[in-house]
Amino acid sequence: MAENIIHPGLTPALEDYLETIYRLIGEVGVARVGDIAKEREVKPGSVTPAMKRLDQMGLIRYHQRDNVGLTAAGEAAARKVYARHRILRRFFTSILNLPADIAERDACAAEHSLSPQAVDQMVRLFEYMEVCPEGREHVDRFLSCSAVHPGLTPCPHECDAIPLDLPARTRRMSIADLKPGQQGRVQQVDCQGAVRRRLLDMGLLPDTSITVARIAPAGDPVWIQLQGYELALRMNEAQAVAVEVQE
Amino acid sequence: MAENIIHPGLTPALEDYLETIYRLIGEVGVARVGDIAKEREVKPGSVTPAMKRLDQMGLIRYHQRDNVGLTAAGEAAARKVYARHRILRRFFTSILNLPADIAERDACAAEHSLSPQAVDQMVRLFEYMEVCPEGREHVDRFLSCSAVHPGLTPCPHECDAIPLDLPARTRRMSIADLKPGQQGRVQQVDCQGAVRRRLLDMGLLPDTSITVARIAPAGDPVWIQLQGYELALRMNEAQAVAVEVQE
DNA sequence: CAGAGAAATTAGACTAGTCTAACAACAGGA
DNA sequence: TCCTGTTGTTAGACTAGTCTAATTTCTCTG
Repeated sequence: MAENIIHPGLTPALEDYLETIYRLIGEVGVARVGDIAKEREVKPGSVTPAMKRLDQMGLIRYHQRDNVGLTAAGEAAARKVYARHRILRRFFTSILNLPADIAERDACAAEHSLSPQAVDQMVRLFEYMEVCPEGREHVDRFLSCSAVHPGLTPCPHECDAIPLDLPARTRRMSIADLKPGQQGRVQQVDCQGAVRRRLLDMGLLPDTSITVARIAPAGDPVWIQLQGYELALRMNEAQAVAVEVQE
Repeated sequence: MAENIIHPGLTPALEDYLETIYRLIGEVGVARVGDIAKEREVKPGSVTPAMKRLDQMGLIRYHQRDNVGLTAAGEAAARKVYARHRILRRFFTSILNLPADIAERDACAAEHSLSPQAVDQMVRLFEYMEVCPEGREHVDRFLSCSAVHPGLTPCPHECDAIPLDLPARTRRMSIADLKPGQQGRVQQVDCQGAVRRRLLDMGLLPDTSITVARIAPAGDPVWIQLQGYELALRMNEAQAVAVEVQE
């Protein structure tokens, strides 16, 4: 079993309890069993045994029917978890532009496993945005790029969103333009809603290699080879996947 | 209990089994119990019951002592998990610039909980890098910015890394420059190695609000207020935390 | 200062996931 | 055809985490 990043012996559930206690003490002043239960959306009966274990590990001070207090070690561990939580939430909201509730849920789930190296680099990314005059602008350019975000007005940065440095014949090709046996590398999935979701779920992500296996007489469907599996694409789906032809 | 994003009833462990089977079939051609066990680093005795459950859920075809095969539903579910895995791994390697092994571990852990919305936006980020002439360049600027990555030669982009649009008196202040009672917003943690790790673990991340509580006569340590807790910083630590003064 | 209500704890049950170790099935060689 | 080694299955044990429902403890009000 892989050892915990934050503190030896901690499980994700215990980290959650610790973080909840940390926030309750910081925001409300005290952490009571009932509040912890409410916060974590579990029954009070589930909290008590967790408190006993955290107490045994020396992370909290717990006495029957009394408020829960953090030890120095517990405070440090909780801060580490909460730091991960906040950095992830900020990444999801301010770089990926997700709504607050989704960002919160995703951060909650990922906070238990993020390596210190990833934390460090994410922090650098935000530092870059704070400290370099270009940083925030770069992210805004991504978020306002009409080539990848449908519904926005055309790119205000005089960028026609076609990689100009690529040879002309590799530009704006889609899977529908490939012949059987030809191989391509996905650049963009240029569609929205259910179709986009479906294509992404299938694994058609940028930088994925695919090969056209065969094409139905009418041109629909197109069978492609992906990660050793064969997949059928409707014409409109094949046309939506922009590829760069390989070899 | 929150319902699974990929397929109803799936647990993270079952998703891992499914993904392993998917990759084995795609890469080796067959999925056998022993290989699945080796891949997932569990004992064969743990695999059999998992196979029974996946079979009952209609995701795999499993008969005693026979190779495991994916059903259509299982293939689709596995592809979704694996797509999350790949997009996360690519994010960790090509944007956060983490080493391959760490990126792989982080991706493995996060793949089970990433929302479809986050997947979608991460894909857009890579599309932006593929499709917009500026995309890749922006990421490279971040990765080569000497202001946030120590050890690099000075920023090649004629950027002095000081936010020029901020009023002069808020620039390049550190916690050490604040007086008791003054509030600041963290912009950068400008140090390396153990000191940086310690400060990040403490929760001193960009965009965090802190207040100086009191300062020892000699100026070391400085006590700050953070998320309702008081924290002591050594002089060198306080000097490393660049802040923007508030109110 | 007694009793009611709120809060916390306990006990017992259940699920998921893992392990170990004994056992069963099968395939290939002698 | 039998024997042997590899592979897979089973049973039983254990941990972590949750629930429900009964019980205990505390607090505050009348």
